Amino acid sequence: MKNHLTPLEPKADKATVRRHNLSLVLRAVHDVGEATRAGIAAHVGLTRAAVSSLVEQLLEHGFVSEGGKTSSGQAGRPGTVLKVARSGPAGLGVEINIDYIAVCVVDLAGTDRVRVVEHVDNRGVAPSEVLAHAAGLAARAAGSAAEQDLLPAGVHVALPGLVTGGSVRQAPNLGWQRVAVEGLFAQALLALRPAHRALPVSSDNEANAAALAELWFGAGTEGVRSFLYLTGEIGVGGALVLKGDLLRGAHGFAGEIGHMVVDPEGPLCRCGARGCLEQYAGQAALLRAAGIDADAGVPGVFELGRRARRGEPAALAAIERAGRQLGVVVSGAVNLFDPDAVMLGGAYRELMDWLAPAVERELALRVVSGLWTEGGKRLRAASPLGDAARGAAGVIVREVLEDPAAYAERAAR
Amino acid sequence: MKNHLTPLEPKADKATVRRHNLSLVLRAVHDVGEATRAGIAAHVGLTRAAVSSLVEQLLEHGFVSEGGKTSSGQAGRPGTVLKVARSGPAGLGVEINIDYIAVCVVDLAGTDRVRVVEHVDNRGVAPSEVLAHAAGLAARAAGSAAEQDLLPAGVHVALPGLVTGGSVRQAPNLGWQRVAVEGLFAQALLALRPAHRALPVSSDNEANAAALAELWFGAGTEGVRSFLYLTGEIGVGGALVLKGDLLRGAHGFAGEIGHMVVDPEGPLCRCGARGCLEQYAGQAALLRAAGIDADAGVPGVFELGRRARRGEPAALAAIERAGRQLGVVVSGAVNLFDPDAVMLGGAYRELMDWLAPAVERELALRVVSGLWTEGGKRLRAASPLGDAARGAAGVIVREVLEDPAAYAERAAR
DNA sequence: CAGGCTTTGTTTATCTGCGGCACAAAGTGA
DNA sequence: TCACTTTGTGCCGCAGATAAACAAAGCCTG
Repeated sequence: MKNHLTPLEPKADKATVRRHNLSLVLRAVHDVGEATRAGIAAHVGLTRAAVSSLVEQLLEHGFVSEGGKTSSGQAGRPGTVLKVARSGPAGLGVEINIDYIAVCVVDLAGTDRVRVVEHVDNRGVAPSEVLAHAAGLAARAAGSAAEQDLLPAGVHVALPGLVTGGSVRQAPNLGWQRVAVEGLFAQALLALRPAHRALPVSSDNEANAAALAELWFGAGTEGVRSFLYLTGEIGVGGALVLKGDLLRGAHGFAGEIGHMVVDPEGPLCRCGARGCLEQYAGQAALLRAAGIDADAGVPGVFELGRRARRGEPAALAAIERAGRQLGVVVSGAVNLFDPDAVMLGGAYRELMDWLAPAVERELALRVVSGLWTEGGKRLRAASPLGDAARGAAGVIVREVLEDPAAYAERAAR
Repeated sequence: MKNHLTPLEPKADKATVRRHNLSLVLRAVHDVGEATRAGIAAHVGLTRAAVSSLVEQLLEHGFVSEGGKTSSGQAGRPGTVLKVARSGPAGLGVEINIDYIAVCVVDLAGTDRVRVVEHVDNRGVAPSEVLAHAAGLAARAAGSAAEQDLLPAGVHVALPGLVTGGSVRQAPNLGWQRVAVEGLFAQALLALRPAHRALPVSSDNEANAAALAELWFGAGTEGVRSFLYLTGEIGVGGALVLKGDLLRGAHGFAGEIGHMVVDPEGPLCRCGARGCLEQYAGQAALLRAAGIDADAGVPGVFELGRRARRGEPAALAAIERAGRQLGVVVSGAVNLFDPDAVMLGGAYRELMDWLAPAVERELALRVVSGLWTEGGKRLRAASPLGDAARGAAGVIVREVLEDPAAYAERAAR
């Protein structure tokens, strides 16, 4: 008798093979954009016959659609063009943030098809009320999607806080504590759409969703599959993507970079500890250091950017110092995780030009063995195309792409 | 045309299914220790018939062996006992460290069967010489293994440094830089055993190997599948294990916790930066702070332990301060990585009793949302059963367990 | 102690998904 | 027009899992 604990993955059989290859072919079509059966066969290593059979099934369930013939210009019979269907299954993403709620529907191909944003101050509002509001927007978005023949396969909700097991453990910026997000949201959504079938609801941290958006939809960062993502909002959020997979940690709380320590004897943080990064590179601290009214919120960052652009010394000094301290912590994270790149999102994007040099300097100094300087420029601004709502929708899309058979079975019932 | 870059995993077919289930059954036998065909069938979800066929193949290639009948005492026909073979394929692990070289042969069941340790000061010695020495010990161990009918399936070499792509990029404590470890070692080993077939050689960081040893062989930490592993040697090494998998990072350098920052203005580290953890909680710093001759090396830690046990204030204060600073960095890593536990290995094990309270205090204070205090005691001393050499051998064993078919094919040629 | 019950492990037939091959379809080029 | 090339689709065979039946080898009970 030894350790009974190593969890064994499930057995494999014909059905497993079919599921796997079905997803493989679908993702091949997805990645290539336009493909033929023969091309896919060559790409994934299956026989043309096998691909034919798989594609037939994918067509049947509406995951892909046939276009015209491929007028290649080269010799041989032209193939029939295959594309990911622009109607059918879709992802519904919801981002609940401090001062807005964003909803977004993404189709299987990854294009943004519906977007609803509403600016509301959610601070201090009862969680159930906020969730009901978000569900309302989601229902509206689902309606618009239906007009385009898009059917959400699920909803993914992103929130600024510690999320695990379907509920928010705490979200200081919203003032939430122990809120059963998935349950409440599902309930509210069902009440709004009694005729429809219940959508599976999942949830995650907002920074995680934004990082995934960067991974899937980010422009200019295509080759990067491992990165540390930072988002400078009220707090400092973080997420880790490693080889194309989000690192969630043992309980789902990974990436909380905002409370890593800059100076153990530093200013008191609202988390109770001293010298957290948030107290140096968070928005409030940054604005305060630059002499801007911190209550201004998001616009304050634009004001800071404006002053920096004008070359005001106080602004530049404040950003430089925050950058240095950000760099200290980020280099620690880089040493620990060895990513390909670091992406600065959120408010940091606005200040990138003045922030980056200071961060770079610390990275070059502190990342062991000069690894940082060798790999070329790896500190980047996050793409504006990636927002948390879109990333959240992407999570649903990804689930469908990774097991289309499961979705088809669910839809059949 | 979109991103051609999402790497697609290989296709699945009959062979894949067979390989997968073969490994599944083998690992089931491994985990349970003693099993019957029917028991395994129930455990992994396959039919008894399928398991029979798979077991037949495993018997044929010598991965498992049949024992007697299971005299259960309950009704029904007794089953034939299956065990992982105690002869046949094995793992050969080599640990090259600053002042010793350890070699270890582990059988498929995970038991230590051969062990060779030699104390030598490797500092300043030419890499090729050290590797030849290690290869000599490995050859000797392989000889002893052969007498017990154990045949190494490969060699895994663990070194204290940054290891990637088969070579050491830098190992400051050894004074190595850009050494093609795998090539040199394989060459030396082949020269020593001309009659044998070449063993596949792989390599990794020493802390990684030690962490894996903790995962696979550690006593008292069976349930823990995600942890941060620290080893206090000359430097401070680290490794991350997430859900039973080692987290290697994009280039294989993850876990370098020794150069995370305690105080950006702190003492200069040999890495060129200021205030690295190593300068506070490394052995040299720890001994210096306690007023012990730092050149004493490993024995110095025992001396420090002795003084702490006697209650000498200087020793206790030095350990306490190091613990506090270790705690600051570790809590940052915990925030970032969200593990189940933190394991202290190496020299820290010796000082655990006095180190732990200080580390715990910082963790309780700094890990966001009091997550640390909720989960019960999660700061643990690493098990003495897990050393890097054994972990390295385990890597080879693991490879065989995870694809026995591949090993059988290789062995057949 | 004989017969029933239970559990194990093997045997046989069946099913299904992929590989291989041949072949019709649909283009280009001389 | 004919040779050549490439695509997509039948058709057959193979292999591996399932399902069901069966022999084997122990308990339990009257």
